[in-house]
Amino acid sequence: MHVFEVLADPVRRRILELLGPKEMASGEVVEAIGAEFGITQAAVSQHLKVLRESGFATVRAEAQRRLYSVDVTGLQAVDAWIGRFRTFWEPKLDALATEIARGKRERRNAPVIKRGGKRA
Amino acid sequence: MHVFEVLADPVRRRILELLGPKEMASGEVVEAIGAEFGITQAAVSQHLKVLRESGFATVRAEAQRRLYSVDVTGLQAVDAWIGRFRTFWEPKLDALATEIARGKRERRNAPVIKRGGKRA
DNA sequence: TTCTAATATAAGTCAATACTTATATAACGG
DNA sequence: CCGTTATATAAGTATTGACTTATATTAGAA
Repeated sequence: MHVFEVLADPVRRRILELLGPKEMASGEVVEAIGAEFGITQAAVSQHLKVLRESGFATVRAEAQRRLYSVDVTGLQAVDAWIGRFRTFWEPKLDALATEIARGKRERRNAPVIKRGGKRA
Repeated sequence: MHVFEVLADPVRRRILELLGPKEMASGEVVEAIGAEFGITQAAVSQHLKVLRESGFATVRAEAQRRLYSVDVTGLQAVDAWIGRFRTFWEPKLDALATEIARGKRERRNAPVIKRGGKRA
């Protein structure tokens, strides 16, 4: 399944958002998604399978538990495709470095603002 | 329709790739896509409608012709969603500026390589 | 007005996807 | 081995998205 097809599903996108911050057990995903979308354990498990098989998630076993985490492969593929259009709204790399340098210069030269006045 | 749902279709992705470099007339898109995917004018037009209505393409009339170009709104929404995961594989902004500066320094200090030797 | 060119929309069809229920598989403890 | 926990997979169903053919709409010229 193609990466954008994977992400077309709101449940799968949500799963990735949940996995982003930290690894989760299948059962935990089932609980969270079940609560949010009202779908069964089997449905969630099928979504996890799609994510696994398409390079969006990795799984490791811990006894009966299956722990899932984000795999960046699929996400990078999406990023790469979007990358061709990014110049439409992003500055060039050199311009970016200049902007960063300017930011540093301005912070270094900024006048010290004294705190004062009456309390509101 | 959600942005990822829009991009789930390979025809619509291809249309955007074609529109990226420059504006095209509906008929031109129909020809190119028809040749590549073997689908009808009506099908292509329906895809263009989806792109228009979801913030991925804009259209202007020129007599009977309809000229299409990329609208970055939808693309930026995709980029924003992926953005939350980008730290997984991208260096921080400061590190990026350092890298750029290092690149410049190394190019400035690089030894001059003389051309020489026999022709092959 | 009619005709032509260009393209959008309407209506119908069918295959695939996301869901469900049922059950198989993986793992552990007594 | 049996029973329990945890989760993956199988099989069936209904909805919807992408397709088609047909036709409506937009625009211009004679």
